[in-house]
Amino acid sequence: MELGQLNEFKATPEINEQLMAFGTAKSFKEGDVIVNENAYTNAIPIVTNGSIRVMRSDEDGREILLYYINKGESCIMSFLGGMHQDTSKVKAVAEEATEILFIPIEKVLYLIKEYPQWLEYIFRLYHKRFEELLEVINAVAFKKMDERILNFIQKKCEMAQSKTISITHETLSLELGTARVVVSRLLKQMEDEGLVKLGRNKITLIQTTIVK
Amino acid sequence: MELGQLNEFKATPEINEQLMAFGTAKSFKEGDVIVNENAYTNAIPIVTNGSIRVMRSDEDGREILLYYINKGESCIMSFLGGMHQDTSKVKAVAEEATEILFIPIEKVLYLIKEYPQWLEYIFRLYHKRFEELLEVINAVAFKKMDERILNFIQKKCEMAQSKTISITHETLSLELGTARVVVSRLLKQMEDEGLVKLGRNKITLIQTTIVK
DNA sequence: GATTCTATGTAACCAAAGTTACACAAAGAA
DNA sequence: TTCTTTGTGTAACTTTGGTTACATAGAATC
Repeated sequence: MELGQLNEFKATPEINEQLMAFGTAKSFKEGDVIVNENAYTNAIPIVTNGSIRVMRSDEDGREILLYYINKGESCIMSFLGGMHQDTSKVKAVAEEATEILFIPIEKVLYLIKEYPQWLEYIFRLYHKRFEELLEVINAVAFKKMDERILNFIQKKCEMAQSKTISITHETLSLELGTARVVVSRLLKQMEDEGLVKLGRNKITLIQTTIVK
Repeated sequence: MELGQLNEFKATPEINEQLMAFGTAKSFKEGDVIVNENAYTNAIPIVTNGSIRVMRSDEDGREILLYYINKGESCIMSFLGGMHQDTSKVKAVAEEATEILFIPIEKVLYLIKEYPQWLEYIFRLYHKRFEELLEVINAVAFKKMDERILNFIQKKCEMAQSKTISITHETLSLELGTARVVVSRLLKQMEDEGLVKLGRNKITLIQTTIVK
């Protein structure tokens, strides 16, 4: 288990050491639901390995992807949700096999007091999440479906460091909060335009630059 | 100038006193743009009087309302944006005559260290903003325009403590990120259904319960 | 009161995306 | 192999909301 990536947020080895001492580690399999309604009242979770997909779910069961929590990052929402005891309406699912370190809130507050860098780390995360939520709002409010699909694929490709991703139209539609037929229709259209190449359970990016 | 409402967030009179001492007050008229791109690099703004409207603006000039910052609250976004020096793409405009107290970041960090309640206050605000952004995402992603319009009117009525609000269809459409005609059309429809009563520059809520 | 803004009402049309329904093809299981 | 499940392609249709264009009505100014 490594916390190296925390260094990106200027956490010192000393802090990491304390986190490891204070925290309780827990493992999740791909697809495991980590937060559904309001869990983890007294701890802040840090992803030490793997990644988590965070979604907003509507009353009628529809969902939309908000952001991913990657290695070295924390799930701010469930922290805040827990802290103020209301139903968070955010759902977090393990994207892959994932290790999470749960730090009790008192310890977090102690760390904040002792190490300003730790507070800095938290603020940076907040900032990142805010920006990501704003991106989602922007996409949903102003972008058309084809552009959103393309963006999603590009993001996935970046994450996977590859031009090809394995995903079904069904899954894609769920993440974007639309219907499978819509995705299939637009993807086919994009294939005709030479933007992507389609296969069963497979999408290959051909042109990275978005043609407007 | 009063900071009473801060008490809602458990800030003690002692903290308030210090804030007043540390901060620089500034006044804004209705419609004044407070943040456009990335301003206020070294201060956290607290609304001591009036209220601010925060919007996300698209590249093509379209906008959508995110939330209001009321008396006693702080503009978290511009704080974070300033802290990490990137263009925040959030626009803040004074809804009415507004007084803002700018607290230098060092002082904020000092207060956090000295008074845990202050950190609690900030976390509460973050939480609130997150929830509000999630509400926007939910609305834009899953709700139909008529429902969004009704929600907007209800929120406004609550704020104004009245069943009638003064707003033009034009303004309403801009806040919701749609076109005026669409708003007029749907409002008329809602009037026919007996949900609202329309006048020039005036909308009156008739039925508070949403009929589905 | 006449003129000029500003706000609203409405119609006709179009594009995007949601819906339903079904065919077919690839992959896996029996 | 055959059967079944899973994933994709496509057509036809509907709904929602964006667009354009214009009429009219209330307010404000002259």
